[in-house]
Amino acid sequence: MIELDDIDRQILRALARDAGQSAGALGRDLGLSQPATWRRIRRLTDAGVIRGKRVRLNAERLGFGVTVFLGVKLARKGQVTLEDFERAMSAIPEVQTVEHVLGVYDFRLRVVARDLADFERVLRRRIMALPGAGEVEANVLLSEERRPGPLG
Amino acid sequence: MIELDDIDRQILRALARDAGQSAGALGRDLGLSQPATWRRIRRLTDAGVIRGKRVRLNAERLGFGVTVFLGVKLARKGQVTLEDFERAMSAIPEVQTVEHVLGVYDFRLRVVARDLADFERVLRRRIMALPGAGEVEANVLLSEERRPGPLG
DNA sequence: CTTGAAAAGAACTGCCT
DNA sequence: AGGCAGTTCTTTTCAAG
Repeated sequence: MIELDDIDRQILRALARDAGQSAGALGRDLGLSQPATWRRIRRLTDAGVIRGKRVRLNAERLGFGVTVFLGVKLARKGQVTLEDFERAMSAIPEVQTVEHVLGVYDFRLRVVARDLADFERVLRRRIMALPGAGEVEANVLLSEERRPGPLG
Repeated sequence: MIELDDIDRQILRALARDAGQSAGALGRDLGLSQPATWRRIRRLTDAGVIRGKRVRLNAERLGFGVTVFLGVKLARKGQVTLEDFERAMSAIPEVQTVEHVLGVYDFRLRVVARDLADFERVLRRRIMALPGAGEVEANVLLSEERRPGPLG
């Protein structure tokens, strides 16, 4: 754990929205000099609060217009290990996220497909075909909003 | 839609893993010069395939050790509009993601909290207290794996 | 914390194959 | 398309107040 002041929180919020901006530009917005801002970013990175930068890809522009969230239950638990099942799901290209969860389901998947027909193919041929796959629940994404979340 | 060749796909895959690396370093790995790599990245950005860079924050290091996925159904549909409900959920600091979905639930939320006791507070005081909130399903995150997804 | 500066590197531009 | 060479900007590290 690390102590964050208000400026640190503003920096994290700004970088969570756009990590492309320079330390100088960010500092100007916060009334801080370039070196001071840069030192804070480095401190946050060294402390592990900032894990790294990633580009956000636009699935629609890549031809994947359908995103579906799947809740998956393992059938016949014990016959297939969680690890094997997780690995098998991660190997499906259309699967963007594999979340191992505790609750109503065993796994939550974020799956993208070109369209609903394509999704049906992925669901039937790839996911339901996995040894151990049990009950499945689907929710089709209509819109999404991401927020930085609480910062200390 | 845009035509991607194999090199574009490799670039996207690399940047999805780490957007911090320079065009020069990336090009060296792919056997491309710095300007050629940079021009491709710019082309992908202009085409909207690359939407921007974001830092990945480590919620645990910020003191939020619990992540829960919630499926939420709207009760008494029509009395409260989807827009109002969505706005109200987005205003809760602990809510990282609001997904409007079609299926078993109306919304899917990603919620972080300091611990399970803190999560109970958020769930009862903030989310269930929303006018219009109906049935709720919860799944606690154990582990998560993200992959780039299909690239054309 | 600040300003100022210097060196290294990355981003960007124009020209040529 | 790609490469080369050059310019501009940012990053990164100093020193000094």
